[in-house]
Amino acid sequence: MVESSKGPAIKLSEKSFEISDYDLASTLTSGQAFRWRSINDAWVGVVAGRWVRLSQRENKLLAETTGTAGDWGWLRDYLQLDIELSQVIQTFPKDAVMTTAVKATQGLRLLKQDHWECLASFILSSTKRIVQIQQCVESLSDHFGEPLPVPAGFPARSDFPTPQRVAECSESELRECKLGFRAPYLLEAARRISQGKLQLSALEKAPINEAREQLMTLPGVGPKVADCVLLFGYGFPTAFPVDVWIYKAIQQLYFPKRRASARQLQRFTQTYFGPHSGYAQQYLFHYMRTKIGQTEVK
DNA sequence: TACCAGGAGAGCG
DNA sequence: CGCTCTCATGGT
Repeated sequence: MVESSKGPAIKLSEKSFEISDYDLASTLTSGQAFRWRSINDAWVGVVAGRWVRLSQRENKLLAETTGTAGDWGWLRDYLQLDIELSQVIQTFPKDAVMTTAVKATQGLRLLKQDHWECLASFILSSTKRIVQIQQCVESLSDHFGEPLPVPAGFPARSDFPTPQRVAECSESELRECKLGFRAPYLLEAARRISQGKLQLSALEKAPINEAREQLMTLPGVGPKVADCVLLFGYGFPTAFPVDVWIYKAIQQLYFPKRRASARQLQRFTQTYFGPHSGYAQQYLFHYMRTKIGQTEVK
């Protein structure tokens, strides 16, 4: 881990945000974003091409970044500070499972991440643990991303590489970042996007089904990865990624007797959890992974 | 050491 | 379609 070079003093901007019903730590470690590290009771990451440090003191969020921060809209948007969480949770089904999951991690939020970084992160997420995904994302940034200004005393960080930069890589270069069999997927996805064959920004206003269909034309993007990107990158409220944890959760908690087919299960998730089912999914996932996942389930 | 991970794609009947 | 197999890597 290389420490940042001690050049001229780097200017820092800081701001305090009033927040409520926001669990920053759980949100940043809940497997939706992969660039956050815990350093001395704060969270250090990269947002919108900036080094950022966040710390929470009850209802205050202290944010620091390098350079001039502008109106901080980029951070407000990323952290989704304007979401009224209570209004979201109000729409969840009032069953025992959801009630328990919500109570277990009050303040868990969804982030709104950069489209490409989110897509790339989840392309290389398949059959990897969250720690390993973090390592891959960091490695890609270190090797091919733009080095960022970082305050003295903190580890060097780089921006996540653009599609253009990744498209210039060879497959073996990407494999050096421990991508394994996902390397050709990421490479081809980067090529198609940098060639303009798929415009990620254009999906912002598309209907969710069309956006999903478009994403799934990319190699390495199946239903699960597509919905992660739709949820964590685009903020589609009903995107509902079904991974092994969610599959086990739904199967055991909602279909304990009979085995639900994939088709049945999909129809269930698209109707039962309401207009913010993506949020409900995140609570279920986090609950399974942190609580039940330790012991009861396998 | 053996096992498995926030899956997807290809091959099979 | 629905099922099974493979893909690369490293942490527990």
